[in-house]
Formats: sequence, structure tokens, C-alpha cells
Amino acid sequence: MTNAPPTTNATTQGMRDEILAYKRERILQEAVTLFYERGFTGTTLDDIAHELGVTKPFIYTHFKSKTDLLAAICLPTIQMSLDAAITAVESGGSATERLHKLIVDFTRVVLVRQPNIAVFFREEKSLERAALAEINALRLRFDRTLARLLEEGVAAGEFRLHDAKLTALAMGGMISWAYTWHRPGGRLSIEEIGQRMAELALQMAGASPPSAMHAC
Amino acid sequence: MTNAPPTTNATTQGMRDEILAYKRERILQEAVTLFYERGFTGTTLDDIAHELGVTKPFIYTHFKSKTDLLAAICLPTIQMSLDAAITAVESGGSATERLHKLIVDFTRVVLVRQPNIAVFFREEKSLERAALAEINALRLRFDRTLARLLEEGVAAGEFRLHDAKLTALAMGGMISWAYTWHRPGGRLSIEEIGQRMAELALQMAGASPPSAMHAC
DNA sequence: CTCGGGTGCTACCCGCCGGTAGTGTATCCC
DNA sequence: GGGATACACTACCGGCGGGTAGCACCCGAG
Repeated sequence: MTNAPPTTNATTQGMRDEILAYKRERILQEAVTLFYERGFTGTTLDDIAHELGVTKPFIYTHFKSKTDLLAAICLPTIQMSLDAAITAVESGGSATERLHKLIVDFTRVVLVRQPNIAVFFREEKSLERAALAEINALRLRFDRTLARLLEEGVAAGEFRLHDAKLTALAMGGMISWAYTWHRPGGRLSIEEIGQRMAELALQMAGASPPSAMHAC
Repeated sequence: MTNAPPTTNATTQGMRDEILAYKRERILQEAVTLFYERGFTGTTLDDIAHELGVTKPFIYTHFKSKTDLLAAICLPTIQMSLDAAITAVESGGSATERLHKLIVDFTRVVLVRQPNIAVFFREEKSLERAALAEINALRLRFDRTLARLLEEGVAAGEFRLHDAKLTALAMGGMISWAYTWHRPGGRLSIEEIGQRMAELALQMAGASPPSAMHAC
């Protein structure tokens, strides 16, 4: 089943897989849009199918249940947030530079994938236990990664703060919260918001003068 | 109907009203607990009634629908947040002192009424349009109140920040987010969290030395 | 004892929606 | 042209839960 397709050659097989992946992706797009606008329970599978110009059983050939669809919306996005944090922390440079990068990149994930983030935080209770546990493990790692970076910064004499864990939660909240107020096409672009949030985070961390503020 | 009860005297009437209010309050207590644990759509009115040792029609004598119940959970809590902000801003003292008070008091509302706050942010989409609009008006006033305080602080030379609106959103998010991670009986008490959040907020605002950090 | 009003219950309805079984049809190889 | 395969559709089910109609009970008043 994994190799050597029975009735057709490898090229055709490869393309078919791409098409399958594309269909799956389109379903996810519509689903997240509707869940974002109307809520998970406020959206029926018929709604999603209708929006795609197909019917409900079509969705069931790609996802095994409505909650499976929800998990497929949430999990990869939370994974992306964690990846952004890890990449930033492991990149070269001072703690200050790495925190700046972490905040900018994390903000980008939150705002670019705003509907997914919003759906996750709202519909947490609709996820199956296993899926929720998996996601919460990722979130925990995110918080710890950020807290460790803050501690490194303190050890290096770059930051001044009392409680790395609490500060990490505060920073995480400050950024995550943006899903509630950001409007695409608003006053500030995603990159501008990221820059300013990074400055605020550095001030919160008590970073040394040169970074956040240009005067004094 | 509002006065001069037909069959009984004023004292009895007063007590009956108190009992009515008490029943209403008990329903709200159970409802918010269950909505918090299982989600709005994951909780049936029968569940709530069962927990109270009554039946579904009992609830309908106090609330006209399930969404009415939801609004009664959310609105007063958001109102409390706004009240805390206004009271703090209008209290005497420097901008620094008032921001400190605002954060401490707002944090207290968020954490003491954590289930209500959580239910509101999760179940926004289940509220009726009118109720949601009313609540969103309160939230807008909250953000503006905080932003104005930040601007006053800048004008008074107490704060240093680029963008009062964004900073207000960041601070609001930092605190609001606590509903997602706070566990009663955890490492820090509600008052301790409030204190530390206030320190972080002051650093974010670029408040002058004496306040947030005790060394240097 | 009887009357009446207030209060909460039993019993029910009905629409909605997640999920499925079975069928039609386009495609491709021989 | 014929047969197999994959794919998506039509049509249906079943239960769940919000909301309601009407009844039974309790209690105070006369």
C-alpha cells in the first residue's frame, strides 16, 4: 500500500496524492473560515460542503469526524508557534536578539494564522481528549522555551526580571491576545505589530538601554 | 405590579424578591461552572438543573433562554473590568500609581471571576448579537480608558512609549490571558500575580526608575 | 374546610445535524 | 467496447436537546 501501486504507475500515483492533499487543504480552509465566523457548533458540515460546492460525504472521505477536522485546524498552528520559538532561541546572537526574533516570528504566526489560533482557544472544549493533550504538551514546551531564554538573558546580564515563568506567560499572553483584536488591513501591518511587540517585550524583560528606546 | 402587592404586605414581598434573586444567582453559579468545564454547547440545561436538584422548566422561570443565561454570565463581569479601570484612572495620584492600581484591580477581576471571563471569550459566538454588541462597547471603553491613562503618563513625563493604543492592547492581553493559565491554589496568589503584573506593566510603559525595579 | 395563587414538575414535541449505506458515473486499462 | 476501480452523490437514520403545555402540590387566607 505504501509503495508499488497496483494499477497505475508512480507518476500518476504521485499526482493523485498531491490532488488528495490539495482537496484536504481546501476543506481545512473553508472549515477554519466558517468556524472562525460562526463557531464550531454553529457551523454544520453541510455548511462547509456547500461552501466548497460539494456534499457532506466528500468531507468524510478526507476526515473521520468533525472533531478530527477541528484537530487538523488547531494542532499544526500550535506546532508552528513552538517551532518559531525553538528556532529563535537556537539561532545565534545575544538573548536580546533572540527574544526579539522570537516575538516577531511568533507574532507573525498568530496574526497570519489568526483564524486557526482563535478557533483553537475558543473550541478547546470541543477537541477530543487525546488531541487536546497533545496540543497542551506543545504549549507547555513553548512556555518553557521562552522562560529559559529569559533566564539565559538574566544570567548574561542582559535582562532584569524577578520571575521568568510569570514573565513568559505575560509575554505569551500579550502576543496571543492579538487574535482577539487584530483586523487585517488595519492601522498597522503584521510586521509593524511584530516590531512594536518585540520592543514592548524587551522593555518588559528589563533589557539594557540600546535596544528598545532610542532616547536616553 | 412594581409596587403594592395584591395579597401580601411589603415585608413578605421584599423577602420573596430576595429569594428570587438568590435562586437566580444559584442558577448562574452552576451554569458558569458547567459552561467553564464542558463548554456552552457541551452543557445541557438538564445538566444544570440536575446539578441544582431541580428540573429544566425551573430555569425557564428565571431566564428566558439558554443564551440569556450566557449573557447574564458574561455582561456583569466585563462591566466589572471596566469599572475597575475607570475607578483606578479617576483615583488620585500620579499616572504611575493609577496604572499600578488599574492592573492590580483588573487582574483581581479576571482571576476571581476566571470562569466567567473564560466563558465569555470562548462563547462569544453563542451570544445574541445585541448582547455581544453591548459587551463589545464596554471592552472598547476599557481599552480607551487604559490608553488615555498611558497618554497622560507620557504627557506628565512618567512613561516612555511609542504607541499608547497598542501598548494598552498588549497590557490588556497580558492580564486577560491569565484566565487560560491561572489555577486557584497555584504557586502565586491572586494578589501576588496582580503585584507582579503591575510591575511588568510599568516596565512596559517605560516608567521612571523608582517604581518597578529596586536595584540600579 | 375551601378557595386561589404561586411554584415547580411530568411529559412531550420537533427540528437539527453528525454520521452512514447504497448507488450512479467518469476514467482508464485491456 | 467491456470491465474494474475510484470517487462523490442521493437519501436516510437516530438521538439529542432547547423549549413548552398543562398538571399537581403546597400554603396562607377566610
